[in-house]
Amino acid sequence: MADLSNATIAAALDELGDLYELDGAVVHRVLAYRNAAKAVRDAPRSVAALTRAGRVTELPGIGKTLEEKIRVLLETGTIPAAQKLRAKYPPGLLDVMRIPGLGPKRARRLYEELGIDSLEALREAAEGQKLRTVRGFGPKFEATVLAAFEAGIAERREPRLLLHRAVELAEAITDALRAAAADDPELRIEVAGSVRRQAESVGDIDIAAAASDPAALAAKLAELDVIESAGPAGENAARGRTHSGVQVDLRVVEPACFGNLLQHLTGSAAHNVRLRERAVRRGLHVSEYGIVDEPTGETLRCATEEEVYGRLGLPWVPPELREDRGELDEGFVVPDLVTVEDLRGDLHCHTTASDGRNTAEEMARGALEHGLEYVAITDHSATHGFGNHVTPDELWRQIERVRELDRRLEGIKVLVGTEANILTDGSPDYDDDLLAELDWVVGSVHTAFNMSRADMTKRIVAAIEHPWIDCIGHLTGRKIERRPGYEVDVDEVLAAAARTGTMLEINSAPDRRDLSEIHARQAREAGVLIVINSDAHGVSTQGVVRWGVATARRAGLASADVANTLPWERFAPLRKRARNRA
DNA sequence: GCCGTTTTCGGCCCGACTGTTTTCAGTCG
Repeated sequence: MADLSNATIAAALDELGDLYELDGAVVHRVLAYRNAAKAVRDAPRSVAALTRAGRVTELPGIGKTLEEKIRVLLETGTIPAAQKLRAKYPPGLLDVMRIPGLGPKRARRLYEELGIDSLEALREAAEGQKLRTVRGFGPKFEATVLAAFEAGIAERREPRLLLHRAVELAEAITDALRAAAADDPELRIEVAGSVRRQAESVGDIDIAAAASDPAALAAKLAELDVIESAGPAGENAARGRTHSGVQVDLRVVEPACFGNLLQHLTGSAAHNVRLRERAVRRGLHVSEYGIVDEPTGETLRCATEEEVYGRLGLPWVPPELREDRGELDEGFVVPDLVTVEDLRGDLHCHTTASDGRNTAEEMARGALEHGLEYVAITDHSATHGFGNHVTPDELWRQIERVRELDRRLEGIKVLVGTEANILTDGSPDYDDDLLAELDWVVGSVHTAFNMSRADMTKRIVAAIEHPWIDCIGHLTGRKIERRPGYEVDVDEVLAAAARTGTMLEINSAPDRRDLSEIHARQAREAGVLIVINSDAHGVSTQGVVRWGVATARRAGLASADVANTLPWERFAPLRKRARNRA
């Protein structure tokens, strides 16, 4: 049985769902495939391994039929039902469905009546005014199709925004809105949606607001400097676009139901669906306007989210956890999630000795200003290349320099370390006597990403078993929205890390956040020691740990689950080198 | 296709908008 990644299996199930949808299957069946794909994607275990063990139906939303489909996919590399449907519907039809207003039903109708099987065919039919000959389609629709092509929707998919950029924009907008309506004592404005949930990337910015005159506040969106253009989107709502092209949705209600709106707009969609299903079983109907009690027909309006969850018999759920990953299950205990303030150390940063912008002293002082008690200087190693490598001789000198700095600086412990490259055979690129002299070593993969899954796993496990590698940096090498991580058997890596006491970092760079939230949760459950590191290349980016913390919170990690929330005296003996010396 | 404070069948969140239509299906978030 081939070892397909969870992402690959999930993509296959999503595709099959799309094909069934085109084929006119009842919506709930299509939804079942989407749910299954999500369950696979979110699974904190290798789904291939689970399937081999006959345990894949333990995942929510995967029953006998889907188990069989996944099994066949693993054995043969394809799902027969999908092959059959692919033959029936041209691949271009799925592209056609990207046009706004064209869902599965209407796309299929155009295919059957006009033979439209690609974006190009759709464009020609719109230009030739053929679309209006089909029942249910008219001139206005032809115009929106042409406008979509004009806007370039066919050529490029809208890139999703990394969270740090989205937060910056969202805060600029909410600040400007608050200033514009400062005279309203009832005013409440909060960022909602995936930005509030601190997701890895976001598609648009959702803002929830309450005001004494909702329509007036909604109209103000268009007047903000950060907004290029905006217009009304229904009653008491506005949709606009920033100058950078990001869509912004603002909805305003009366203060009495601000809690309902904020809960609704924060999502996720999957969380809200689960929440509402739960509510229905209690005879309650939840929407952004309130909670309707079915027997009495009365509507409970909630000014706060706490009231919304409370009326449903639930504790308030932190936004980062609202992904339908068990947070609404009976008996779920909301963890006391780790915060930026809990961090006491940073175990990964760079200086001018390699490719950083500040000296070790500046980085140490910066760490002190961020309230840290210890910081490890971990410049790139001997084989880094780019002219930024640190030769062994230079690292010996660096040891002296940093030790001197540590003696001199008050209030912070400065450790000397390295971010050593993990060579293709799994060995680090310094000699053991040098590595042994350091206080801390991060081992990272920076080269040869295209190795087979088996070889990459062997490589990283070998590094984990090395006595002087304390921690593995950015485990998968992924760049969010740019490239997937390299293929590696995470289950096996985690088992090795737990066995050897090797720590894994959550790298906080906003385009990395690696461990991912899924892997971080998995690592915690495997008993792996986790640290949250900045990987800062200058004092100006030492604050990026907030993104690493965001990932940890989405993984459900409490302060006690993160090793560098400990004071140095308790962290130091946890290092593998300390255990090896003991 | 899944699943069970409606358990092995019959349900499966909620509301708004759009364009086309004579009352609403499909799409979207």
